[in-house]
Amino acid sequence: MRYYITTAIDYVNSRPHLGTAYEKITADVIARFQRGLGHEVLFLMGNDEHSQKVAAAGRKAGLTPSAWCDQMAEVFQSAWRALEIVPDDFIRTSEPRHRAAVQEMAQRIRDNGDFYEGTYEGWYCVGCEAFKRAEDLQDGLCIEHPARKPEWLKEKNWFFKLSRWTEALKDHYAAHPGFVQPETRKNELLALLERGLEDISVSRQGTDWGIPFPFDPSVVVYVWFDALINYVSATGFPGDPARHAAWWPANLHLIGKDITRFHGVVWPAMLMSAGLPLPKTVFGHGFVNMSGGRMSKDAGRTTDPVELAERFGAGSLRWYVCAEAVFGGDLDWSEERFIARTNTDLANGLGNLAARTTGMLTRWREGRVAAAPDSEFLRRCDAAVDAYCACMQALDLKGATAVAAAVVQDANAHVDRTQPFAMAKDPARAAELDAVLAELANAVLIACRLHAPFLPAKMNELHLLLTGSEVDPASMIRTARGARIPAGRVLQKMPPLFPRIEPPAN
RNA sequence: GGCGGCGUAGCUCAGUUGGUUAGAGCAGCGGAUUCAUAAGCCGCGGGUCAUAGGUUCGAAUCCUAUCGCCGCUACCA
Repeated sequence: MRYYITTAIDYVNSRPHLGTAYEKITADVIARFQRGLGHEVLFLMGNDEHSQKVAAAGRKAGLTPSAWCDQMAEVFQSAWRALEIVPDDFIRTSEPRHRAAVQEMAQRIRDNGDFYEGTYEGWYCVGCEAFKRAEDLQDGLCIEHPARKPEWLKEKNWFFKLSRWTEALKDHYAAHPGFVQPETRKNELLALLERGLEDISVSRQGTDWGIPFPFDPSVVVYVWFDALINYVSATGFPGDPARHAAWWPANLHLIGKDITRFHGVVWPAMLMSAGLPLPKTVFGHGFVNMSGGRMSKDAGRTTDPVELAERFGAGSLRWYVCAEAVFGGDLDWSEERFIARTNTDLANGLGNLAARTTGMLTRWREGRVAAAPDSEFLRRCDAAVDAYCACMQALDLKGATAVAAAVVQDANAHVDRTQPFAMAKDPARAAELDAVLAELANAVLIACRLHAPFLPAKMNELHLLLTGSEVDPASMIRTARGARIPAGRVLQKMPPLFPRIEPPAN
């Protein structure tokens, strides 16, 4: 089975902040989970490079657009590496493979009669890269970019007959209830479809930083028609039909809730017009808020995820953003909450469990792990794997972290229930002690597997200490149920996996 | 303005198609314990379920109105 997951591609006009990273982290978690089931996964990320804003940022830095983009591609990719985000492919819209796909799509849509020529005139905001309606301007200025005066443009434009696809889209939504998630985002788009769709302009003239239309090289493809197509470009469309057929349609487009319209309406209409099947699911995640507002450069509210990863570890940051809020809703960034979450779940929970378990083993058993008993307790741990998978399949990341944490909690409670330290004092209870310690060590192993998509490097380290081998990314989840440490393996007492973070005193 | 959603314990939120004494996590308080990163475990929540009405044998859960907050209302990743 194959699983193709994509994230939105990013404009390269500034460094990525935590809000940008949030989407990539969650996508990486989902991709690792799917790989862990044994599925063949294509996890795609990328940069959106064709934009006047990008070209302007390059000019400002004294670089050509393409040199600027090269530089920024490294900035982005090193940030993703620091966060343990590892896509299988990273596409840049200035690549030839993307140009080929865009031109092929454009030609197909043209051949299907869905493009027509017209003129568009109106106020154009370079900041937004969009025409603005007069009623949306305030004192003649764009609300979001008051520093830049909108320009009155009148230009020849190609239009896409989006309106023609209204009914087909409604039908698709009706036949595929999970097409757009979460529900609230779907309802917004259904309301839009109910009102009826208008045709949209899809070309811009007066710039050569972009992809020209194959049937009209005097204009370039407008941002959405350019950017969205990256999802099929990366599958090898149109040059490698076999590879394209293997990966398309995507299983999941993970995007921000603000761009569901383009992914839930414009994109599927484009695909239908070009004769390609539609993605299975479009999921609009929430924003990362901070001091009460959306994290954004414009508002001066940003947090550097790379810096956080350096201070606290990428794993803890990944765990926080997945565990702290329901996926699909907004997330609050709060250092206080982050520290509490990390200490509770990771330091005092999983880390301490690993330390106390290996501590008892080394103290009374020279580290030797006995054969795992067939016990009620371990059956509960195994059953948690199923509950966890159900959450992950439903994109309930918070639910999945809760299940993983519950295994740890159950194991910690098990120590108190069974009192191994009392057994250790009574030589007659040696077999009992062996069994309990084996139960605990194996609970740590199962918990390790369930935490692995969220904390790849840390769990790899733990897995190595526990079993002597690294996590197998291609089976870590599939074999989590029933995963056991070989009898007789000798463990060392583990150092703290997650040092407790001391909250700033005040 | 129109459409949609929300307002539940100090904080963040769960609450299935209306039905026993309204739940969880965090914080706080208390207890027993010691293997462990002074971590872990157990116990403790008298909250007008925004407000006012209504439907019903019975509503946080349905209907109406009011107040407050949020999202969408088209061509920005």
